[in-house]
Amino acid sequence: MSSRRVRANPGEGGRLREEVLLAAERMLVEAGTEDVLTLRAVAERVGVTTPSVYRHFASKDELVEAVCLRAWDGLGSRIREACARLTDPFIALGQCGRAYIRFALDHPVQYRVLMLRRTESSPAAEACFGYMVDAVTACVATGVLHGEPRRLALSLWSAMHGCASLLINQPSLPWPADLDEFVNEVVRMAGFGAAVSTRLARGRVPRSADVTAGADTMVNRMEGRK
Amino acid sequence: MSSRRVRANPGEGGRLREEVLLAAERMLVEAGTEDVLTLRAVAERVGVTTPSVYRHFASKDELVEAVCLRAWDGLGSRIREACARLTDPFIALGQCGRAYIRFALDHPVQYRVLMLRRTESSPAAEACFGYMVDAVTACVATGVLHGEPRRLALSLWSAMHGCASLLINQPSLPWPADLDEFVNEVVRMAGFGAAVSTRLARGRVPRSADVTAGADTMVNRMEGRK
DNA sequence: TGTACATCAGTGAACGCGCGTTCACTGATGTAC
DNA sequence: TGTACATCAGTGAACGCGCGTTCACTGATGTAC
Repeated sequence: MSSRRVRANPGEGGRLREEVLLAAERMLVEAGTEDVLTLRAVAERVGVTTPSVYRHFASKDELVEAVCLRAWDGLGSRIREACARLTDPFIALGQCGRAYIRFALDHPVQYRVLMLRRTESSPAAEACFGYMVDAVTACVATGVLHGEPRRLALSLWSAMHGCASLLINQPSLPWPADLDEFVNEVVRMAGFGAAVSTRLARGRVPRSADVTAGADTMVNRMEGRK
Repeated sequence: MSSRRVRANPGEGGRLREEVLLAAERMLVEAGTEDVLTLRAVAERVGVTTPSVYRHFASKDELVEAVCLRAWDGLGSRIREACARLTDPFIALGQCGRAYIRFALDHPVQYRVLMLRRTESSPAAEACFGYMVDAVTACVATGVLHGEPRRLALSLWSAMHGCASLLINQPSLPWPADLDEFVNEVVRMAGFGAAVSTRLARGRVPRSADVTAGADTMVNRMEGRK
């Protein structure tokens, strides 16, 4: 097609690698599914023959993983931005959760490929987990949450991940129109739930009446109504 | 291989259908991945030629979906059993969540195929959602939760689904040894979180100190310590 | 300044595989007369 | 009771496809002399 492609000089072979990653990423976003990522299609999009890709990626899987992992570059800075100038760790935890879900929704295909397939060891998941642990650790330090941060992080992360996963894969569910507010609700649910349940004796599940009274009291207190 | 197979008489063609489903289900469970499900492999396992499968399933996709949907037959009765003789809707909600996650962990491949792929319309997801809505509706009726049940169900379900999803697909994460107790924690987190956050003014996120004081009060109250 | 050479990014053609799917068929069975 | 026939569960062989991958190659470039 566009035979305008100029061959890279010796030493700058990395250029094609970059072009391949970029093309594959665009294809992913346009198609909304990873099924379009065949070596042939990617190579054609770049304007190069199929075997050329092998000079830069050992296999198709390596290419796909590299493409999807690119999105993760943005996660860390997003979370950092969301929490910048926040001194309250509980509020920061909430912002972290929101940023996480929005990140997933902004990169649905990459999120599906890296987080919703079985992997024995996933750098993407480890990165996500790490951010969660950091945010939780700060909350444990100030006493708003109790317990082992890693364990807590897995609980809280479950809520964020589940929300993102359902939104991405089950669009036919009756999702609220005000998605932002819904995401907020999920994040708040997880945060308050963690605050309460980590203070509760192990395995204890109070009756409805006690939960009702307790929650009323907690909300009154939090909203300053005594 | 085993040429003992007796051909079904006219009228009882449904027998092979059943055998195919059973064989495919076993292969799924044994392999732990849906990749082993090829028409050839399934047919061979049953002791039949490949085209025979087409007499009972229009396509491979239809077969796979039918196989995985079989697991869902058990979900409803599991949840019903878990909540039997429970009059307290909040406790029942928790039991429902537990049963849900355990169901997912007992059928990891089926759960992955039906819940962790993108689908425009998924009977499996609708069933899960329905159970959640029922459990939540009862809680709203007694006032332990406030708000629109479907919306609430999506939040709570996110936590359960995320927990199941991470456990199934990311086994390399540092999961607690006492998985049962961890699942309990996730369920309690979601439940208490929902009780609290549905009472809170929209968008409100209190500061750490208020959350700490509020949660302490709520737990004291719930545990009867006044 | 000119020439031989090494480098290496990218090519062209093909391999081989396993897959889903199709199609004309076979042959055991129950049934109608 | 015996025979012709319709039914239909399952067969055998093959098609065609698109895929990931391999391999010997080409030819423009920068460099050494």
